[in-house]
Amino acid sequence: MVATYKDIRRITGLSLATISKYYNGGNVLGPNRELIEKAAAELDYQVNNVARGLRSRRSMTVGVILDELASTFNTTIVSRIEERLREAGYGTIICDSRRDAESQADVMRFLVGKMVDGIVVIPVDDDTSFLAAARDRDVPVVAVDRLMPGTDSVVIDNRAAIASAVQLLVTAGHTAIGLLAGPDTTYTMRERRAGFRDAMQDRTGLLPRAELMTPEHVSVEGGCTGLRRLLRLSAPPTAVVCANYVLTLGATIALNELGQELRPALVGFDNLELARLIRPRPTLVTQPIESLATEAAELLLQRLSGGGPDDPVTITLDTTLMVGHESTYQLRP
Amino acid sequence: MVATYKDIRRITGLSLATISKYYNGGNVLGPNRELIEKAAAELDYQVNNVARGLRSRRSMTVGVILDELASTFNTTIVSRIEERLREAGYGTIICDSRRDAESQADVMRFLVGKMVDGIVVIPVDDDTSFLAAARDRDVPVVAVDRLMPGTDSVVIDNRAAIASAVQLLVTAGHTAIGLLAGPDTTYTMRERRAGFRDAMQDRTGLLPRAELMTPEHVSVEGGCTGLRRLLRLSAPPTAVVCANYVLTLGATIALNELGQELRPALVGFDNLELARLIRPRPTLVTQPIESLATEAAELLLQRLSGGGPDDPVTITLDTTLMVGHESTYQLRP
DNA sequence: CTGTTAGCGCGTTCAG
DNA sequence: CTGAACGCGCTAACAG
Repeated sequence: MVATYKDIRRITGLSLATISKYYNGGNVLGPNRELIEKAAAELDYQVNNVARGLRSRRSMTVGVILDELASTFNTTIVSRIEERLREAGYGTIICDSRRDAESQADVMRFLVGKMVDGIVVIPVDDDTSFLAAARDRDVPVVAVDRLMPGTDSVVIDNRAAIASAVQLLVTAGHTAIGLLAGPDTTYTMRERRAGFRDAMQDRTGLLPRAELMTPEHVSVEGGCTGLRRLLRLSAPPTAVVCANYVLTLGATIALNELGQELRPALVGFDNLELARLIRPRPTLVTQPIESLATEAAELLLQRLSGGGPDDPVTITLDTTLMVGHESTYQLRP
Repeated sequence: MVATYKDIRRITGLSLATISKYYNGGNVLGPNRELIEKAAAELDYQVNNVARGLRSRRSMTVGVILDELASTFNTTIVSRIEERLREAGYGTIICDSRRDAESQADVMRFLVGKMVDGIVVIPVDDDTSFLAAARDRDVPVVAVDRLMPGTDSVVIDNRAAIASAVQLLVTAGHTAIGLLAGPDTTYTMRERRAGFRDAMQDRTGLLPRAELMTPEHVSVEGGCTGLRRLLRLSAPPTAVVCANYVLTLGATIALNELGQELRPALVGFDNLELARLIRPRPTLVTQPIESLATEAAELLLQRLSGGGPDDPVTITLDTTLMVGHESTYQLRP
């Protein structure tokens, strides 16, 4: 059996209230402190966080909901958030929504039911209805990598990110550029596609043909098939921009399997490890992943302490274009 | 404010016990059921799992402790475990120990404090002391990819796995083969190194020189530096076996950065995505990741229902050698 | 089948 | 500074 206040009362003769005060930073007389400490050591006592949470309505834990676990981008963010929150005394519960809206809602209810004090989420799509469970109980939510209306969000400047890729390619002589991006169901993808259109219009004076920016499933497979599709067009692009990490991975795999003929220039997204693995070195739009995480953690901590502005905050961070080997983005003669 | 049994009692006039029974699958009269359902919908009632867990001593959640979040191997395992446990009605809490024994112990206490009903762990090393927190409260633990004495474990046949790699290389004509593996502090690495020694002895009649199997830090960086070190030896190996996924990744990156001269044959571990990304196609020892996860989940579910053998169980699964392109393992003339 | 009573382990009044 | 009493939201015995 596991020890409780009662056991340490039995040993020390003190009342439950005094013991509780000891464990909650209240003033307790020196001798009594020692008594409690000795008894606790003897019993190997551990406060019961469940009971404590039930009573105090603070569990000192936060939840993190990811749309996908198997993504370096996501796991890096979680790691950093968890680190920062732990410093502040919070435990972290990680949950995977598997890019499924229903299980995202399940997980949200699960976390709220566990009385987490706050939630960080990388949402599946733009549908905000799953946030209701949190809002009902006044659990603060911070969204990362998606703009959720009415919710604190930390995002990157998606339009500028894509524009920087387009600029590089146009400067290198490309005019027919394809975009591998997901459907417009998420803010992020919508912004990236819009950014692509705008940048192409700005730089080339023309809007890209629709067939050059067809939506793909956001997955490695989607990146593969998308790239293949682009290359099979009657007027294939000479360069392709990938709007996301997994799409980049898929496109790179496809290139790899296709061989060198008609190989288009490629600008990808994220993942520096990939950059080291591939030769020649690819060009990548890199997000400030650590900062995304840190800003999200700080924002949540602010909310947890009841601070921050009254209105929802949106923090926008800038990306960097890591230019790779010339041969990967130059127009072939 | 959030609704409780009391609120629905106020509306329905029923007693708390009846309401409780309704929510716990007991027999409740038809009309009363409807009354409760209507009130619950009106109040948007959600059962409070914290209170429920405090009372019933079952939280219907299990914890998963990973030694590292940013590993495809690990995330695949978690995903599958979570899927299976969800089917059985359990929620899953994922925690990252960051390959740090202390934070592994912290996380274990955190989970036990959350009253999880069971735990799956990919431990940091062979030190089992962190399991005490779980054992104290009779929380069943299943270890994956490590053999924990006194604990249910699901592992692969590490010796056979490495032996299959050695056999391929020796058959291809190699005699000087290096091993990139972590220190002997974990069962897994110890077994793989021992398997390497034994297989080399069997196949070549000689024990490999110590400098060919120096321990490396288990990380991408470790794989990089390890491979470089091997190639700088006065008598460098003509082939290298990588005993783990991240080491494989690191070694591949190093090869990539070193260029083609003196390039050794390489046999890696895991990760099929890597295989698709690299050209020519590499040779890999692949673990039955899905099965590892499924077996672990089933074992835990058995324990959660009080079943299973009295003694700790060890389940051992076999690996497969996925042979890549000839040029990657043949001895160069 | 339903209601009453008694807690789970802890935090918080309020007297003293 | 300490102790008694009460309640967080729910489940588990019993009666009825």
